[in-house]
Amino acid sequence: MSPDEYLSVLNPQQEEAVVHEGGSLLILAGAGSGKTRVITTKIAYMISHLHLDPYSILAVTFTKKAANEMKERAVLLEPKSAYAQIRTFHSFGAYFLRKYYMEAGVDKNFTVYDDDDMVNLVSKAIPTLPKKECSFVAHKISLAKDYCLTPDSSDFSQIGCTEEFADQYAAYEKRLRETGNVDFGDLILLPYLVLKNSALVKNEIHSRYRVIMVDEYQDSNVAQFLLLQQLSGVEDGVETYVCVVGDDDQSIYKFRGAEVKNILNFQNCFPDTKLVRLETNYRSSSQILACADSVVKNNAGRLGKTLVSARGNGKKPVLAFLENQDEECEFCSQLIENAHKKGVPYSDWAILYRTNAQSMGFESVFLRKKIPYTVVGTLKFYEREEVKDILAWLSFVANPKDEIAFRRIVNKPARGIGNTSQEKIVECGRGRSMLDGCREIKLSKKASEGVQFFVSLSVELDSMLNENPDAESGKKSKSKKKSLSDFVSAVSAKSGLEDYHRSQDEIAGTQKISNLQELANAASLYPCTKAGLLDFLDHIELDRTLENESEQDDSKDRVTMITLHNTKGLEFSRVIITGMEHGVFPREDKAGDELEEERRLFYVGITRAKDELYFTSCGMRRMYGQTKFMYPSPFLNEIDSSLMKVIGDTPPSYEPGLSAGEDPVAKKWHVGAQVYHDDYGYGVIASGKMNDEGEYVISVNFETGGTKRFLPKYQKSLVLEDCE
DNA sequence: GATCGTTCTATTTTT
DNA sequence: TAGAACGATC
Repeated sequence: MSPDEYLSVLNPQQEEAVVHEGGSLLILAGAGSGKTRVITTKIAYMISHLHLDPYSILAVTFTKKAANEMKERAVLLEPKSAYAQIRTFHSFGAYFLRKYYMEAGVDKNFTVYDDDDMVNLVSKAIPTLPKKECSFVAHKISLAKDYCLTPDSSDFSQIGCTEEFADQYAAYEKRLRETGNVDFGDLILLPYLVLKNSALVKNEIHSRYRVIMVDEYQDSNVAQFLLLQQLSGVEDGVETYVCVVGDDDQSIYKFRGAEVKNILNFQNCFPDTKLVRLETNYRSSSQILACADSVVKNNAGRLGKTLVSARGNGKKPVLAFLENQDEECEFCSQLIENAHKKGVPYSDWAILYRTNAQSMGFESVFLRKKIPYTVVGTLKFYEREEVKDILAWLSFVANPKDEIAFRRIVNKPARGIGNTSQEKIVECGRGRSMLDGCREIKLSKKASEGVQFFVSLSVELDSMLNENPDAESGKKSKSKKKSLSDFVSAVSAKSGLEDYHRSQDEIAGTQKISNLQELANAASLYPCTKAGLLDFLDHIELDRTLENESEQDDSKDRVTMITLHNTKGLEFSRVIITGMEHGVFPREDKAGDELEEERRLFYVGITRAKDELYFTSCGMRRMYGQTKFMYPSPFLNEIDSSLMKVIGDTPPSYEPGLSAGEDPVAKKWHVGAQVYHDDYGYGVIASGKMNDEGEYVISVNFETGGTKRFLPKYQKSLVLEDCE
């Protein structure tokens, strides 16, 4: 497309955003308003019309997928866009840290610890801490990093932590620095600190990046905001052009540290900000948008915008009240089957739910009815045991200071190196190299034999990467040139992990071996060198979504089953939002800010639909082995009934605020009453009160000695005894 | 270090 | 209910 062509397809607001120059720019882009088009066109425009050096443009997104799409589309418009930095926030951080590893105090060959690794490291850094609390602390540490809090920060109250957390955090951090590695939070936090502390680096960055763009800005966290501030030099009076794009109504990652305030306050932090609203929606019909609007307008503290559909009236959304889950699955499968008979492809459909567990019911029905489907986001390839084992080897070869990787592989398969031996080695080699620890420490005969094998294997594998094929004299046949996949295969074979997992496959009928082959395949694009290995690891660590390819492409026409969170950025012709029940969506414990976030999640779900939208709500649902009566989601009440076609009997609404005195349930199950329970026997009601949801909760002291709490409203196994 | 039984606990998760 | 995770035992 020629520059004038790609400008001519824009609407006035889009064009205004694209050609804007000068101060900063905040683009409030409603769902389906052509946001990506605007960003990519803007990149192309700056290069071709404003003659900006593509090298000086940095555009960051949150997902690899979004980054790839952005890059591809920008290159189509302007080939020179290929030289711009278009990447995820975290991959930019990794790139930055590889360049300034000295300043950041990390190893040149660092790898990235994931959440599991963090938990392991916490448990090693604080040996007295019980396992359960390790994951709690690890989670808090990553949250702390999202909020840009370091161990010496004075106040952890904003992440709900007390004094003792600072020590735990400090212990973890010390241990992490000894490995030379980083965690995800560091990919943002460390670049921020480097920029803050080094005028030299700062100058280098400021003179390079003249334009910085951030996509999905509503989901940026505090650390990312501060990093953006440093990168742009806005505080130092550097005139970097900053353009952020986002939609405050679609902020759904508060629980991970995302801060809506970033977008709400942008205009205060970046001077001379121009605000452009993109309010023309090219995705959904107006009846769908009417639902979306009537929901989201119940939220306070929005910048506010009204979407106008460019696609006409369309079909009225349908709300179906169903008796139970089975009916819900049946209803969905029939909708899809009937449409399929009329020629609607399966891939037009998406089934949305709040929690992953809800996919199960749909899966079994779809399996039985032979409706092809794909579940998005479950069992990630890189989280599988066998894959993690090999990755641990790869990370360890890259960086032998990595104690977590070391512990994972040193005794798998068993080589007689038990916990005590491992402890000794790590203690000895910490901060240097686990291999030094292996060589220097004295162990039992069995253990030292195992260690010897491990060390020589590490050395051998390491040397595979150091071979320089070009330096070899004589023949330079290209077919002989090794790729990293040879290295990965060698790791599986020589470590004994291949045999180990093959026997597991035979026992459990799993796919571990083919997963390992898949992993080796994925490495084939990289050279068999240290640099190639690091590249590969970065690619993997920073893109955990990559699925087993073979699973994906045997059939393209499939129904999508997906959590509401995972739908961000996607669109489907026909969308069914399931489980619209109080306690399921929104979840039970949500109130205030969190309830607003749930509402935004609902808004995101609705605005995924292009042509048809359905809601399903069940009167009963099996949860935790019990069948519970359900009330319709309060969100449904926010949509005027004239905006939907209702199927089935409307059940009574949920009524919060009944106090215990007025509640007939509470009168019946009064304190002091005798009860009998199928499993626990006779007991007396010791106390009764309303919980936050306005449900009456009793606690019962049983003759057998135990105390249990119940919701009598739902209780089937508990009966009142006559007191006579 | 493998296996079996008991106990506990149930979100969302771009990187 | 189901699955993971832990602890006791061989």
